[in-house]
Amino acid sequence: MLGGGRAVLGRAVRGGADRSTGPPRLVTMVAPTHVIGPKVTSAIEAAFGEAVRGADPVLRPSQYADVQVNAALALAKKVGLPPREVAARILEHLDLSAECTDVEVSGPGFLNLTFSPEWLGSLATATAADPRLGVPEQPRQIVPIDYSAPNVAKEMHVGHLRTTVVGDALARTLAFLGHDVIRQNHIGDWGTPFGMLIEHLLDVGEGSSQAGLLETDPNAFYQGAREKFEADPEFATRARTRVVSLQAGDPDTIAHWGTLIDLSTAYFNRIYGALGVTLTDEDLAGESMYNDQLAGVCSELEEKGIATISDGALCVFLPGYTGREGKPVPLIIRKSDGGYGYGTTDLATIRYRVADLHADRVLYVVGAPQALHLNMVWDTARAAGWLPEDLPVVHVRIGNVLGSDRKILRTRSGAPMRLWSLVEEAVGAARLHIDGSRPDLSEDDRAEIARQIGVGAIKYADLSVAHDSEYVFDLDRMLSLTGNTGPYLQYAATRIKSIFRGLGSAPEDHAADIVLVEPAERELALHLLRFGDVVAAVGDALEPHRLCAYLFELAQAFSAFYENCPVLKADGPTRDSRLALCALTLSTLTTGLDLLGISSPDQM
RNA sequence: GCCCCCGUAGCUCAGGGGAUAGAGCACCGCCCUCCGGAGGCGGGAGCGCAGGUUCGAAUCCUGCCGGGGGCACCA
Repeated sequence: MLGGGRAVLGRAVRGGADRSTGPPRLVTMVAPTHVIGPKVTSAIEAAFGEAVRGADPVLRPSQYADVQVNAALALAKKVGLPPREVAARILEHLDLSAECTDVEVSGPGFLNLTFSPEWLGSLATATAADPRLGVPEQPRQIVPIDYSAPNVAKEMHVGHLRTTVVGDALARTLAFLGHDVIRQNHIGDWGTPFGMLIEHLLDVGEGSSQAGLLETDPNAFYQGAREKFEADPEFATRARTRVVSLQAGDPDTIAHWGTLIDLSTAYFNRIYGALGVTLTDEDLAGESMYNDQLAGVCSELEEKGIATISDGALCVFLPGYTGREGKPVPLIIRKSDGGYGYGTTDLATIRYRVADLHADRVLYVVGAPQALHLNMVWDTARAAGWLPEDLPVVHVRIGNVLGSDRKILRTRSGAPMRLWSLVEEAVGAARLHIDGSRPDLSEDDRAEIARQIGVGAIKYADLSVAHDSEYVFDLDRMLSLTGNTGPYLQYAATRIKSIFRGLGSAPEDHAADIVLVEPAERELALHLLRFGDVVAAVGDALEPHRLCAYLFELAQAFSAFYENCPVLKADGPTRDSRLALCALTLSTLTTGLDLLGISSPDQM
């Protein structure tokens, strides 16, 4: 394993998501709950006084109404009344005549609310006119996000794919919510293997076809170096000498090292480009960036009495970290040979993100097995005073991608699956579909659409299950046009686009008062009005799969609407209203997919 | 051995302490044959086990069983 990087090692741990309550929001008044919630709280205060100030209205989705208020059950004990009585008292102080057609006490003490179609229609009309589609703009936070983090001269594998895809979706979502996202691609660009790699590069020659492997098949290049290192003592000696020169900052060696990095980043960028990932060279913040800080990190920890020498290595022993036979587990910050490992760079990294980037919140989108290591790093940083206790640092644990045998996805020969071949396979399969179904389209169009579908399918599969779950990789399922898949959502969007294409006009030209009459229209509008809350929840909980679930339900709601409510065949205001609903659904779908990093083809 | 995570339908996965635990796929039976091929309705079947907290637990706590991961100089 190369130095640096945050390769996803070993099997994943299924983990409960690290949660953050998130910042207060600037509320856009287009979501029903944002209007109803405060009114219920006021009613509770009016009914029961100071003791319940600021009470949570406990609004929940309901199968019996549009939304249910569960506050009465929680308050019953506190105010010493039966829950139904509490609900009735709240109701006495609650005036929802402008919003609801029906409010009733139900069951053990629920308040079931039914919204008026006029109110929902006006909210939907307002949402359609809102460029943010009801997504709140939150108070700006600086949020460094550590994700992707491949290793130089190594092939990215499915583990990297998932950290990359999930991290990118979170970056997009948080940026859309108004935050100052700082992407940090912590690539593995330093460490002892670089002596071997540089010598191998010099042997094969810069510009040679062997060197070109770094851009196309990095593992082959790495293996070449590795084999020589093991078989040729003279080469191994040169490699070790080269490491020393590298660490000493020898200009010639640094220049060759730079060539290695350039070739590798060209490979990363090719992958990112193909996947539609937003990472660029600007976001590179690899291990080597912290080289000149490592000695300082160690000396400061030593001076503060946090680090001690053990078996020749400089270590930090923290309370609560014990391993085999109850022995304390160290965070090694300087090896007995004087070298530094990832513990030291990670300490420098968190210090940099707090002190220089001025982070308000730091995210690590990293494989689940690194939980222990990250916690030790953060606790050490807190002890050193580099990381304030109240500054949220979150490990977004990424679970492993499994094969159908429920083991980590590998090729038949047992090697980790190459990311590039995975993408090619998905795009190829999508191409077969599109070639069969749309022979009328040009060769170029079909190639481009296949790329969007294949990539979208893979990314959606990564995003639609909780990031900390392992999941079974199944290309057939993720490419299916039915079910909770990327292609299903893309297809839903293209169908709506085709409505407007047929009209020869743009969706945004169809602003109109949305009037809700049919049940399916009402359901669709209710769903559309939840978008802002869902996006905010994704940003707070760092769980893109919630957005996936939402978009899937939205597509289904639209499908029901489209089946039951003629659009083009309708007349006058009904037609205008329905076209406006179509336009709002389309922009919600495409915006949602974009936040996930998934493109929306015009046709497919 | 210690620590962390997970266990929900045949399969893949959702479930912010609240009413009868949901979806997709697969299976069976009806309906639609429609603005482009995204269908609609109904059916079977499930919270690993045992306690506890609570008016109320898939959700919180404890124990057990099962699976995965981590635990000193790779990152």
